Amino acid sequence: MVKHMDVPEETMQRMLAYLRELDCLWNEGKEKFSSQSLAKALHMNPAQIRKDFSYFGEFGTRGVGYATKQLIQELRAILNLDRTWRLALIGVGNIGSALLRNPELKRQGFEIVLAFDKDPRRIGNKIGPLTVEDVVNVKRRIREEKVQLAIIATPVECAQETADKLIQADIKGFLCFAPCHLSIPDEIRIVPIDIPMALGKLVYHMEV
Amino acid sequence: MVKHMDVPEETMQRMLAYLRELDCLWNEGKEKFSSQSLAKALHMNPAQIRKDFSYFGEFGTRGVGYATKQLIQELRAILNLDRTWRLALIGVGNIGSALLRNPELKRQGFEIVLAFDKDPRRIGNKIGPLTVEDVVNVKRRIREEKVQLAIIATPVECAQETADKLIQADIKGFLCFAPCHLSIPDEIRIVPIDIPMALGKLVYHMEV
DNA sequence: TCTTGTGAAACGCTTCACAGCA
DNA sequence: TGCTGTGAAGCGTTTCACAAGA
Repeated sequence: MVKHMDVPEETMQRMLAYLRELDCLWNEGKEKFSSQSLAKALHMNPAQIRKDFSYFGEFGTRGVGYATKQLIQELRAILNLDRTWRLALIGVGNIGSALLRNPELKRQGFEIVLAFDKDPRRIGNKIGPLTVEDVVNVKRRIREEKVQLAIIATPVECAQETADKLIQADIKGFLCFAPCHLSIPDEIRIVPIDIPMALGKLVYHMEV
Repeated sequence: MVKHMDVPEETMQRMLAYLRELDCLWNEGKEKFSSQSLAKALHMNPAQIRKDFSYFGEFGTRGVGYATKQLIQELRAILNLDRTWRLALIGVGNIGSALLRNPELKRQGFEIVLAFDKDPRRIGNKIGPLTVEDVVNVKRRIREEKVQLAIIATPVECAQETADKLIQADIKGFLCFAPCHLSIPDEIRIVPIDIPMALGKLVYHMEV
């Protein structure tokens, strides 16, 4: 199976959207689908879907379509979503604790196994099965628990230093909720979730 | 000033990133910058920045660069961020209440003025200055309060019906935290924030 | 000399259109 | 006949390279 090289980033993101939609179709009992039916549901061009799939292999049957269950498995494998990922969370404020309480993440294969904060009033608190630990121990604990991914949910002021600490702990990628640019080496992957920026995208298109 | 027509979506998103970075530069006391210095800070090509700006006008001085404060004002006006936007929040669970408690939003010009839920145990609760209202009154209250934008923070199961209700209430755009595709008319704008999908983007690039 | 603003070239993604199969 | 898989065309974005101006 082809992977990564020469696959546009846009294709990969759509693959995630296809998988999400296919999970729905499967739950609704739809055992097969065509590029046309999926395209209609997602408001897009069927050729786009076929082209996206074609980067990774041939999954359909000409004249018939695709088998939903089989495609779900293929997509999970392609996207590395056929296993459980262990995450560290840094910053147990509003957003951080919302993530800890969110059962959807575990259902999708993402388990937060470590939670850190720098505020002494939060250290030691239990949230679900986890105890909030002191952020000074990040490096040691992440290595002990063999965690590869992290979520930065600290205030902007601490985001860069947190990222630096995580990189020292050999974290290979993180999700960042702090609305600021972080300087990190090229080989580290960062996916930002910037809520004010998302609201900015929304209002740009509003007539005033 | 040119606006919207012929401006690539990518350009608009980068404009938001420029503004975010310029706010930082201004706070650090940097009164001017060049496309080169900004490009270096953001890890990008300076020609890209100049081209992006050029869609909206000429903001710099040849041989000199740009004035930080002036550019911040220009960008705010271009992006419709030179005013306060009033929002309704639907779903006061983990994520919803984290948003209500997040002071960053108001600082950036986004004020949540209405909060709704369908769970009787949450209706009537006070969070900060707001009281959680019954979602059955969404339409009336949104019109009374003249709110144009909404945040959907409900579970996936209620997301589509919530969107339908909001559209009936003449909401023109929304941010959606529910990780699912929503069917909405073309003229309504939706910006999704899908946390499991963001984690998916992250792990695709991990070697296993 | 330095940096902006911008046509034009280069590049990459999307869409088309049709051959290949069931 | 119906739908997939795909080379090639079409199209939009990025980057280059340089004229213009401080």
